Amino acid sequence: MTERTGDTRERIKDVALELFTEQGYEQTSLREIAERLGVTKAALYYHFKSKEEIVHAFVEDRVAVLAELVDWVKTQPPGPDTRAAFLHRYANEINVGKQHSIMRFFHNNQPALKGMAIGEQMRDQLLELVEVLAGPDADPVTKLRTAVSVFVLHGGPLLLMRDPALTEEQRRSATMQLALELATK
Amino acid sequence: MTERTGDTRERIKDVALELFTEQGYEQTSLREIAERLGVTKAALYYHFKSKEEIVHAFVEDRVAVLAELVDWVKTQPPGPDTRAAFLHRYANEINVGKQHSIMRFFHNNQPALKGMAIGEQMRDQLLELVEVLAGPDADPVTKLRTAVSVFVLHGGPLLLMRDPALTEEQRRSATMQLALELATK
DNA sequence: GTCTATATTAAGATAGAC
DNA sequence: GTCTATCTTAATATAGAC
Repeated sequence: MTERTGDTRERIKDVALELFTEQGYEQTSLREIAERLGVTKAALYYHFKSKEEIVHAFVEDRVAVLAELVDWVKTQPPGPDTRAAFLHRYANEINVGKQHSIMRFFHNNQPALKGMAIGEQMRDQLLELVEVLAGPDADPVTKLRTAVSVFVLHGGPLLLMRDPALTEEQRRSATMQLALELATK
Repeated sequence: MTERTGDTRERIKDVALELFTEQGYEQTSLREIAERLGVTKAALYYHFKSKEEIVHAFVEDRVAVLAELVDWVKTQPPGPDTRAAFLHRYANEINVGKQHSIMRFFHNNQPALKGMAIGEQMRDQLLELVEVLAGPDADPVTKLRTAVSVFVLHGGPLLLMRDPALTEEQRRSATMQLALELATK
């Protein structure tokens, strides 16, 4: 058993996710990914039949996690308490492993994802999540507040980058505070 | 004097902006822009020395408008009233001409803009706008609220697309209500 | 499972005629 | 100011040896 961090397929996914997120999908060539891994492009094509399929592979991971979250919310009564509980769950979940990177990849790179079925799937899922969180009969402003409460968790810390004095923890905390405010108003 | 909607240069900018916004910068070729205009690629190169320069041309227009807005805010005392007044100004401004399209182009296409100086310029400008709106000594949550209050004006109506029953006017109104709520809390 | 070599395609960009 | 024709480059993707 060769001791490894993960099999090659997973390592390709990880490097691709990192580069696609930092530089953009179109701005990243398979050559660059291969070089980073110390293999050739042809090796990538053994594991994935196209560039798009690499995206499919890691977005799929996120879709699975989101599906569980949606199912959980459906077991709860709609309202501010459920939304608050959800945000705590979500904030924990997102800071684990690559889930946050996948979300960052997703909301950059919308144009690239437009042509991919997996992109549509994830967008629909996110809209459904907001719908079930707000409750189907909620007024438009409540639906908006709910949507923003979730999405601010992804971009919030980045928006505070102008203040170099703030620690990462302070950024996260401020973001969570605003999210809860929006979800429970 | 040939009667025209605008000179060729402006027509190129308009078509490029539309396609770059709907499909993405990388997903749109100069061939496609040229075909839409009924000219050849070479004609485009008479008016712009590169694809990137077309982007520069229309983002420049937005940068000029934003610069005026920043200057105006600087003449006002920082605080909730100024932020509310600003949002009304901003909402009017954005629904005029191509300003809204340029903002949509900007926040899709971040990866493409990363390599362009004009992209950096506009991002810095937006961060400065938020800084001066919130006041430099504002706490992190207020800064976040302020940032979100502005950016929600761009994406808000789109987030409500799940409700086909809503009119465009209702979407805009709900968005404005949330923006004001965030800015004056 | 990874390599070398290559096919294929389409993009951005230029030269020079009209 | 726009055309035809072409150059150059680099990308995705494949074939077949090892």
